[in-house]
Amino acid sequence: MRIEFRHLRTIKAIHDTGGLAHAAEQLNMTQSALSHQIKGIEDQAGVALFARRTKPLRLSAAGERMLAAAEKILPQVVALEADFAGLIAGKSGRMHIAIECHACFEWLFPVLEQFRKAWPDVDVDIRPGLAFDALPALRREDVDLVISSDPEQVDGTDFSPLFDYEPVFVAAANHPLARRDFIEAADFRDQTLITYPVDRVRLDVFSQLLIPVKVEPAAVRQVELTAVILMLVASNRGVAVLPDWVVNQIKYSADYVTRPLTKGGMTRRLFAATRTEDTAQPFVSHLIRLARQEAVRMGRA
Amino acid sequence: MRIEFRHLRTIKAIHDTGGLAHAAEQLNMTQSALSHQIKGIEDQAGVALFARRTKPLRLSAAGERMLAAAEKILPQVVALEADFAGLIAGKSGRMHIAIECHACFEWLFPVLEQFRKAWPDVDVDIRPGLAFDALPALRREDVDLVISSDPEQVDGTDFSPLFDYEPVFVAAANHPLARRDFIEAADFRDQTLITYPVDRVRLDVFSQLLIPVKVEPAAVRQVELTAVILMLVASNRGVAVLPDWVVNQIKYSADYVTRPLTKGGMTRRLFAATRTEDTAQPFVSHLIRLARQEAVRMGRA
DNA sequence: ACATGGATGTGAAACAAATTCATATAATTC
DNA sequence: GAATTATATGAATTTGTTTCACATCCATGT
Repeated sequence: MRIEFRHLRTIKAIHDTGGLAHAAEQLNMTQSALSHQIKGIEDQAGVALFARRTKPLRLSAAGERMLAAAEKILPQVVALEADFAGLIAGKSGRMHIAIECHACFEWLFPVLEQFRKAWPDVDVDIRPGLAFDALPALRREDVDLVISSDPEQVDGTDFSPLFDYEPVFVAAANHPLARRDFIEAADFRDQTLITYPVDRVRLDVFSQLLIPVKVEPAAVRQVELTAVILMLVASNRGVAVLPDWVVNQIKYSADYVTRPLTKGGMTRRLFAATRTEDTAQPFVSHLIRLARQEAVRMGRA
Repeated sequence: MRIEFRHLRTIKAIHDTGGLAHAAEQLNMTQSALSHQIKGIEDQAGVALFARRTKPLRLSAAGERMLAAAEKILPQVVALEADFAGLIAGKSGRMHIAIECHACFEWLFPVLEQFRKAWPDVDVDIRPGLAFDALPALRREDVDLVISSDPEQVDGTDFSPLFDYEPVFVAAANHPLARRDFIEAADFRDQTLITYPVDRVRLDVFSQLLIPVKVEPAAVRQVELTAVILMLVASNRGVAVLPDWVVNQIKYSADYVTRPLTKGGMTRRLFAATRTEDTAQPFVSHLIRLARQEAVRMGRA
């Protein structure tokens, strides 16, 4: 007979009520059951849990230690059960997010800050390194929400539109292309393009502009941080294509200008992909709402 | 079906081994048993512990929380079981001490300091407030050792001699009685006697000297601290009777002198009372040995 | 000492629950 | 899509807990 929660509860009840009979009542059992139970643990552990010399059963040294353990452990089980109850009630849960769009860190952080305040019992996290197969990860329940701009008709996956954005060309103010009204794919042919260090198909410039017409920039340089990309652009070490809201947000310098891509400009839409079963969860829809609000705050519809 | 340790172990094993079948092997059970077990908790808790979409079973949000709980709780049970093992092996235990002799604090503290270093897993404590029925408390396992100078023939209780001491009369150097070679009971009749605040029968002066011949001091003043008693005596506010080693130990002032009680002096012996079943325990006998050593250090046999 | 009442212990039976066996079903891999 | 690997399920079995009925023990009052 191994130690079980039942035994911890028994020890605690006997100690609290000061006797087998009372403890039995509290636990809705017969006194006999408790007696058997105690005997069981004592036999198994090989130690006396109680001083039998006196009539109202009293804890022995070993019993005291077991009681101490009980008082530590039992609340943790209660907490776990409360956790489950919260999960069912939709008050707690998990919100692990994968972002395909690298720049999205910029607006996601403030959104998550708000979200955590509203849903303290939800376990929030951003899972990097899944950029290329984020949707399968969503299906596998590796993550619970994917930020993506490429909605796919996948069964059981919902794509909720968040906001539209415009990938814009960014160059130094004194760059030759800065004089153009708009930029075309061919213009990249003799430029150094600075991008995030992710797969090309995940970058709007390539997937939407350059790959379709098979244009290759003179050079591609990969840089992690948005602020660094803008600094490099401002000092004329290359050009970049970034979502308009990134450039609007981060005004480190006035030394660069933005231009539309193609004559009419390019428009892309960002989506939150979730499992259909989860989309209705209150905290999931709340996060999506917060993201849309953040878009408004950034000056985007 | 309530949550049991078994379930925590199962969750952990499935997570660790990455599948029911492997987990089953590790737990010496069939895969079927685990499947039933999981179903049981999921039904009971009302949450899915695993994402069933994939084949090697993967934890869901609820499962992750349960795993976290398991990793917190299981080690505590292991610790409890180790504790029991220690109790059996005699490496751990409890050593709650009652002292009938009030002054014994003085030498007991350093002994306990040493003891704790030698037996870090033994729960050491001094239980005050039991001075008058310490031996029953020992029987009841309220305490595990009693320091006493009145051995009684009690069944199941061992009295191990620690050391002999001499209760000596203490008075200010300029006190009239300081000129005597020894002090008798009658000498107390017109003195203010300063004692510890305990029952008279626990004080050697009364039990051994004054009560037998029915002598009552002019006044009795009760003082808690030995140092304060000696200060009061030195400033001639009364006389006291203290164990010789107390006076030898605490040399706050040379303004008082000690004299034997009765012509030949009085000799008393201090004992450690323990339950017979415990006396052989290694840490019990060690504590007794340490106490005897301390007596030697104090200049007593 | 002896009866009395309160409290715990114990064996056998009843009951409840977990595990196994055999087999079905589902996902994954080649 | 066949083979393989992984999980699910129902019925039977085994294991473990609880109850019932009664024994025992201890403290107390007489």
